[in-house]
Amino acid sequence: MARTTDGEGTPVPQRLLATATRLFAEQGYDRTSVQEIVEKAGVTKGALYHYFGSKEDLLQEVYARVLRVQQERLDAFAGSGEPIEDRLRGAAADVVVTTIDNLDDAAIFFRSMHHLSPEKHKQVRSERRRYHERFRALVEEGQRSGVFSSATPADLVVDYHFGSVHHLSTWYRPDGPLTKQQVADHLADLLLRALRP
Amino acid sequence: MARTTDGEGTPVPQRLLATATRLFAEQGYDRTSVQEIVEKAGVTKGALYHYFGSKEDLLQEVYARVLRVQQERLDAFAGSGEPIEDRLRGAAADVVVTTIDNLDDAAIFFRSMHHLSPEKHKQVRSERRRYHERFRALVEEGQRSGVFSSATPADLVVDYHFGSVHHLSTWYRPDGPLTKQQVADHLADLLLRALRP
Amino acid sequence: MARTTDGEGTPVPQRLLATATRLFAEQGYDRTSVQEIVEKAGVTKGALYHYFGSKEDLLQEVYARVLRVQQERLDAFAGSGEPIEDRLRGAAADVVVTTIDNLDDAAIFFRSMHHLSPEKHKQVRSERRRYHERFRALVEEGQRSGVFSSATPADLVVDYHFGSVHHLSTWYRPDGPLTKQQVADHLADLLLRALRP
Amino acid sequence: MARTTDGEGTPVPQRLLATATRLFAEQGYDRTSVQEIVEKAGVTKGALYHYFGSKEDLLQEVYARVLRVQQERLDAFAGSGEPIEDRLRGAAADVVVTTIDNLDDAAIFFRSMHHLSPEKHKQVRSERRRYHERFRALVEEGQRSGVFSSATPADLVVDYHFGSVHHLSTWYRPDGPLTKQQVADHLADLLLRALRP
DNA sequence: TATGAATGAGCTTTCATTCAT
DNA sequence: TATGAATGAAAGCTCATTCAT
Repeated sequence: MARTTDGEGTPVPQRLLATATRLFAEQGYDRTSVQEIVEKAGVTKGALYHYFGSKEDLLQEVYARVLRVQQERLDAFAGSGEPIEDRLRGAAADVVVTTIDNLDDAAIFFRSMHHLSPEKHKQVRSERRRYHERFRALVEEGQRSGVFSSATPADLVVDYHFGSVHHLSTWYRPDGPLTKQQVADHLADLLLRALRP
Repeated sequence: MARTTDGEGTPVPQRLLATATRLFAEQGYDRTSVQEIVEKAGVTKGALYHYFGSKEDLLQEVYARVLRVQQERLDAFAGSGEPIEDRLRGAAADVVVTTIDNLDDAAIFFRSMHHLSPEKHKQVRSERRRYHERFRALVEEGQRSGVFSSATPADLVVDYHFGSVHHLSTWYRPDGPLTKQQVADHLADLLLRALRP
Repeated sequence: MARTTDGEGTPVPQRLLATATRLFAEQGYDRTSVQEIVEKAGVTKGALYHYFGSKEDLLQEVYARVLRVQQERLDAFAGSGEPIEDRLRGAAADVVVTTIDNLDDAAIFFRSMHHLSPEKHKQVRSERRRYHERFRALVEEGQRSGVFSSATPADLVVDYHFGSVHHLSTWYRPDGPLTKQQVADHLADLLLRALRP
Repeated sequence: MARTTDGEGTPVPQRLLATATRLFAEQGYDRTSVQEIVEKAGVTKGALYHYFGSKEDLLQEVYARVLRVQQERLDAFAGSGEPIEDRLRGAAADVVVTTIDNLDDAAIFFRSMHHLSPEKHKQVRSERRRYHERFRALVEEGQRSGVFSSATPADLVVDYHFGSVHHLSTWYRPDGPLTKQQVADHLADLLLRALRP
């Protein structure tokens, strides 16, 4: 009996995660009650606590998903055999597109990280740092080979770019004048232009 | 006897505002209880509600202060008679220094805005937009006169830069390798380099 | 094991309602704290809010119960085939007995109605008006058929009687010289005597 | 310098009492805050506490005023040399008119009495009883002389009438179909008719 | 696998009153 | 006479979590 009525086709855990993600993004983690999540997901509190140990676990799942996807995509771009300029441009644009595709995740990511318990917080930050370092490695590679200017420390360059990515959830609107691909190309272009020797 | 006995000489409202700012930045607005604020400020709850109508009013005061300062500083830079390149560079670096000088305010600004009631939220966003537009006008002026490249819409350029400013509270540490002035110069430089024709 | 361990065998919601009714009658709605209700009922605040949406909901429940009972009893008397004089006397005496049987409810009814939110207040008043109109119809029937004097508008007659019913909770004491049935007979008698042509 | 601007001509204590009376009647004693009273009266809290020892004192003043007036008026009617029938009818009608003239006082009187401290409550009740007894004496005088029926104990008769007086604030509207004098005559008439032998 | 009653600590806010000036 | 800052207790309500079934 494969049901599709009322979103009940999706398994309970996924449904909970999707609902929680949306609500966390819309209202913030603290403003979203467990009661609200289960009501909107059409299940009961007992069910939620059957699948997730706590409200915080839901939040961490969101992070885990985001981190996994971003790491994989960056690895793909960084590992291609193309010239460094193309690899950096590709990665820089891709993280914009992916972020726009998951604006909710992004909003949560940058706004609610401090709601995690210290240990989980530390773990997420360390994974995030790994991602950041791999990105920085691309910049440094270009600087060493003289393709990029070395006027600015690579660290700062990366933070400059990720600042703008972080900022997307604040201003990007799907019905705005630019498609996500256009935004991505523009932002990647700004990065590359700033790095011209 | 010009000072009250308990702890500080600073007047109660200021003391409350300073304490609240620090706590909001450290723990987030929702995670900070009124009880905690008054305890750390060394007053009672009644005193807080004597001066501020609600917890939210404290948050709004933080915003009002930040917006006022930033608007004034930008006006000073934009209105100087210098060449457009210098005016934009000056303003871009100054907002970085000012932000670092008030990292707590900045952290609150970008993380807690959505905790304001809809009407106050709207008001802050509209003041913020005015600031953004004045900044954009500088970029457009340079683009029109050919000093800056027109490859990227001015809007996007401004969001790119403010993304990095916004991001500062995430990574900047006073005891890091770079002084705030060095960071400011680097970030302004990245902006100007990206705008080279 | 058909009973819970703590104190009473009665289900929690009923226990809460009974306790609240008694306290509201004794001290008034505003003077009765939720804390006091749950303590006297032997449950926790969380339990109360599990069953009732708010303190006001408890009050409305009291009203709903009273209105239902009174309406039913009046219908029974009004619908009997007896002469109008007997029907009015029966109803007039019965409302006195019922009121004395539930003096707490009555005290709350007339003293705390204005504590309800406007919409609930309106709803209770409209149900109350229906009851009042059915009673008035009895008086009018007797006036039309000449059994009762028409010197006084039926409306006023009804208010005159219900004023005394309302007043019962102020002076009636179970250990006083008159039984509730005697009081009821006397008050009904006064009404009928006043209506003699 | 006799001011009349802005209601400031009236002395502060009177202004406070009038404002408090209105607010107590409209919202109930507990729902009316001292802050609200002083704001609406155009003075400060310090001023209120200069003239009145506490919020409760304001309430007691309302009672004192009502009791004094009613007692005086009843004495006047009872002491006239007229036939008992006319004296009772006069007093019964007069209490209705006076009550309608001060509906706010009446509403407070019957609704907020239990907000007084036990000792003040007791004092008010005892004064109220004196009033009640003087009224009852009129009924008994008529019963002894055979002008009124003795079918109903005089006590009950008095409660019957005062129940309707008490009830006035619930239903009487100045813009209704009957003038206060008409209502008073009708209610006195009902009482006298019920007492016909 | 799921329910939902119940907990208990914590939240923001209100308020009558006091007191130095 | 009057001010208004400050107090401190108590109010109504929310919520993540547990647990017997």
